[in-house]
Formats: sequence, structure tokens, C-alpha cells
Amino acid sequence: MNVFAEFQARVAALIEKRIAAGDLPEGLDLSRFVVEPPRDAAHGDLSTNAAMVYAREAKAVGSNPRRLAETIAADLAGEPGVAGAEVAGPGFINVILKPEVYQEVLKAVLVDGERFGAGAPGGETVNVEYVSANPTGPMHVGHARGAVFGDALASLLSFAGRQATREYYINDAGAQVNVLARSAHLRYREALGEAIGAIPEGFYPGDYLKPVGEALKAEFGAGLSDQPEAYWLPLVRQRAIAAMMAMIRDDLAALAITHEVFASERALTGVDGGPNRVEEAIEALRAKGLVYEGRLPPPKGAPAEDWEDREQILFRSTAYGDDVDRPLVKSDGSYTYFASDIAYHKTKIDRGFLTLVDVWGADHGGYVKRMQAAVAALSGNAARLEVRLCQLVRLMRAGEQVKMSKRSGDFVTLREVVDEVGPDAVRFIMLMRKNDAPLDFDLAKVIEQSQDNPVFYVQYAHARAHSVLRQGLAAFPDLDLAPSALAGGNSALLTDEGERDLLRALAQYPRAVLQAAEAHEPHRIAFYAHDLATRFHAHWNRGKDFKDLRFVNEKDRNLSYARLGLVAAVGLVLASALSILGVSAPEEMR
RNA sequence: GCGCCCGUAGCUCAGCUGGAUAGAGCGUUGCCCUCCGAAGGCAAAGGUCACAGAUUCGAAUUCUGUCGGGCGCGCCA
Repeated sequence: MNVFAEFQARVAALIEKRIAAGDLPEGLDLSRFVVEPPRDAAHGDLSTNAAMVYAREAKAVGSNPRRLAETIAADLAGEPGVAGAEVAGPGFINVILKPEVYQEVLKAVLVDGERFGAGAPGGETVNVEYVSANPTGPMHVGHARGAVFGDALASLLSFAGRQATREYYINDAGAQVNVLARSAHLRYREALGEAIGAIPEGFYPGDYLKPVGEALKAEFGAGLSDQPEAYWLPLVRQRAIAAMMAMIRDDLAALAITHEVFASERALTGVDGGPNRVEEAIEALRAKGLVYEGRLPPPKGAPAEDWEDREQILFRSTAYGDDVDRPLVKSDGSYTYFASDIAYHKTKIDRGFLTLVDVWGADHGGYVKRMQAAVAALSGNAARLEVRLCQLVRLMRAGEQVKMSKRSGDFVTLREVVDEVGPDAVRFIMLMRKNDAPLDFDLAKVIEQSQDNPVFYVQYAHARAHSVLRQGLAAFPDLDLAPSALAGGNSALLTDEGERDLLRALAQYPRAVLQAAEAHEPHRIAFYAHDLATRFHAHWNRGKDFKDLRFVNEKDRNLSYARLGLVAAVGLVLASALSILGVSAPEEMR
């Protein structure tokens, strides 16, 4: 039950009525106005700018904008559920709703439970690709942001009714996985008892490869030590990648993140058998006349000492808005990363997705246009790729930046952070910020001041709601506090301003979900949850000053029951919002 | 040099796709626990929305320019 969407439709109908009456011209775009909650509660329950939006059109047909507003307001005042409507300020129409509307909202929350605010299932299919970290080592905190964002976005879209698929692209075909294999082979020789000394430049130095070396020893004995690299590299690479992916999945699981599809870049190339999807994708582009041999101007800015001017195979990405055409084949004849990424995105299109969302680190920003060009070209402009860039996380410790370098092996892993502060805090902090704003993640702060962490604030509100329900049951042991039963309470008794404030907040949840899903901005759900928690804490505290405002009043069974229904509804919506964010909703926090 | 992102309270950030008097957390100051959970609440102080133009009934929000910061700029991923 979305009050705002309902009134959006009603106002649209009233505007059509004005058109029929000649107060407005035909052919208006009825999606231009909004029905929203006013910032100031004194302005009523709903507010619309419809009369202002169409003021110019009203003038054009000789009508008066002010009169238009008053006519619409008068019509609105006669709508069911409306207690009053008036024109205010520069031309807003403010609507005051009858209490019955909120009683219905409350009932809907209690009946629908954690599904309140969810969109109708069966919406469009959306592919959300996130994390896609190279399988060369454990995840570090920089990966966490995109991981949490993508996961929460997919949850949000699913809740809003879309059919979201979570996907991870494994970069297991490039040069860096060969480096991984050589590094693992080094650890293998170490496991065999060989003194390998310091890890040479150009190898991954981390200890996390030691178990891989041990496992290789267990599987092959000494059988790989005297062989040429060409012999052992594929064997070691395959096992090292599998080990890294297992580790990455574990790290993600610690953050409650899962993917439905793990897509292998290597499998696309056909080197291990199977069709060569990369070649197919390039042929598909070639068939559209978008692949040619040509020369590129030298790169500007950063000096490239090994630049050589030569003919190469290029994708005409400029035909779809890119700045320059992009190479598909390297000088050694192998495909570029871009070429296999085109093939990967083609598989998404071939699987029927028309909306693709990629979550990348901000350092890949320069890559956005060419990938969008490829998706547009491959799908004939039918599919749309949206790239959400996550600014890199600056990891701080007591106000000082922690330098991280994968090469030196000196980095803070995601697992270390999760073990220190818990998955809920990591997720909530990352989701309290827009993805494209930089984020300082101060370990010392999160650890030492964990009580000031907003995640506890929201979780506490949820726990407090359940605490009140427990109190209610203690006072009235025979009450049925199941939400479906509470829906039968007499919510007309909820007349206090604090209670009405909570009801208004509950009514806004479906709207918040809808808008967050449309904008692909899960952080709005985090702010909604925080706002609802604030209102709940505030009203709870009023019960300290005014005893008759407490939810549980042992002398008034019916009133208590109605109020417990409100408390249960707040708890349900908080749980729903936290569930979208992937944060736990404990019923007790003592 | 070019492209993308960002600039809002002392600090960290929201600002509902152009709306009414720009909000919250932290920090500072002063209050509220014989009382449903004080991990909470109330109040005060704190602003040239980087700057200058443009668009219109109306701009933190859209466009242009300037300044400042981040990221990126064949054959790495």
C-alpha cells in the first residue's frame, strides 16, 4: 500500500478532468508533477506541485494558475480519505488525510509483514555484476565497498520486484594469473623443503599462497619440481585459481555476500575447449561494420615510452559515444582484456538481460564509455549498461591513512576488518554513503566508538521494539502478539502526535523503496531506517516524561494492544530495511 | 592537455530526480534514568551550499565558465 503512488494517480485523474473542462490543454506529460511528503509536517500529510508545474500551460489556454490550484484542491478535498486540501505557499496543494488512511497503512504493515513495501514480483530482469576481483589474493577492504554496494543493490531491486541476478566475473585468463601460478609454484618448492629465500620482484609475496604450495605437494609430490614451466604452469594455475576463488568466496560469505553466477573469462576464450566466445563477439561486431584495422593517435598526458604507431584491430566505439576507438588485439596476437569483456557482456545480452549494472572501482572510470558503447552496439541499442563507480576506500587507523600495496603483501584484508568490527558494521557504514563519494574508513574509530556507530542505533531500535513487545506480553500474558493478530487492534486509538509521526514514517517506506530502486541507490534505505529509528526512539522517550504515552498501559488493554501493533509494525519495517541492507536485526542486544 | 567523479555546519555526510524557513551523526555546551532497554531522548550554538554568470514562478539540485580535490588517459586487469 503506497499512499503516495495512489495519490499520484488520483491527482493525474483530476488533471485530466481539468483538461476535459478546458482549464488545461491536451497532451500534457502527466509524469511531471510529484506527490511527496512535505518537509514540514505542519503542511499536512501529502503535498503536490501539480498546479505549479502546469501553470504555464494553464496561462496558455487563458486560465489562471491560482484558480487551477484551487480547483484541483477542491476536487482533492472530495476524494475518499481526504480530510482537507488547500493551496499554500507559491502554489503547493497540501492534503490532510483522515486517520483512517493511516489505520489502513498500519494494518497493511502487520498483514504483509516484512513484505510491506515490496514491489509486485515479475518485474524486469536486471543483471548486477559486482566484486569481480582478480583471483590472485584475498579481498582487501577496498573491494568491500563495491561488494557491499552491489549486494545491497541486488537485494533492493529484488525487493522492489525486479528479477535481479548477482554475478561475478572471474579474470582468470590474463597475465596476472600466470604470475599467480609462478608464485604458487615457488611456494610449492618451498613446501618440498627448498630454500626459496626472499620472494623475488614480480611474484605475489603473500603467505596466503603457502597452503596452495602444500596442497600441490600433497597432490603431485615432487612431480612438478623438475619439469619445465610449460608443463606445470597450467596445472598449478588451475589449482591456484580454484584456491583463490574459494578464499574469496569465504571472504564474501563473511560479509553475507553471495553470487548466483560466477563467469570465467578463461571459459570465454575457448583455450580449454569449448567455443571461442571472444571471437564470436568480435565477429558479431564485425558483421555490423564496427571492426576495422587502423591507427590510433598516441596517448596524451602520461608519456608512453614504448609507444609505437602501427596498424591494429579496432572497435569503432566512437560510433556509440566513446572518445577514441579501442584495440581488440594485442601486438602479440592475443585479445585485449576489453575484447573478452565485450564477449562477457554479450553473454549477458544473449541471456536476455536488457538492464545491466556493473559495479566498479573509481579507478576504472575511464573504461565506462567503451563498455557502454560495446553493449549498445551488440544489442542494437536495446540493452543498457549502467556503471556505478565506487570511490576507493581510504583505510585509516586513528586518523592516519594505512598504505596498502598488494605487491608488497602489506595490505589489510577484508577478513581482518570483518573479524574486528563485524559484518553488520562494515556493511552499514559502507551503505550510509553514496557510492560515488569518497569514504574514510577509520578502523580505530569503528572499533573504539562502536557505540556511536549508526548501525547499532538502528539495530537497537529494532531490539527495543521487541523488548516492548515482551513487556506487553508480561503485562497481558493472554494477548496474541503475532502481527496478523495485532492487525485486528483498534488503531483508531493511536491519536498522539508521536504515534501519528510514526504512522507517517511507515507510510513512506514503500515510496522510499521505489525511489531507491529506481535510482539504484541503496543508501537511501539506510537513511530511511535511521530516520525511522530516530522517530521511534524519540517517541519511546516521551513515555518517560508522560507515563500515559507508554506503549504498555496495564490499565488499558485495548489501548496497549493498539500501540503494540504500532510497535510491531515499526519493528517489521526496520527488519525489512535492514534485510535489504544485509544487516542483521537482533531482537535482543543486552 | 583531455575525459569522468566530487566540492553543503569545526569533522564525516544526507538533501526524496527543480520546490516552502538547507538537514542528520560526531564534536562543543546545558538538561532528562524510583519510570516499557540511557547503546536512548530534549535543547543551544554552528551555513555566502567553492566562486561567477545563465535558464524560470522558484536552483544546493539543470547548463556554461573559473578555482580546488580524486580517478583515468593503446597492446595491465
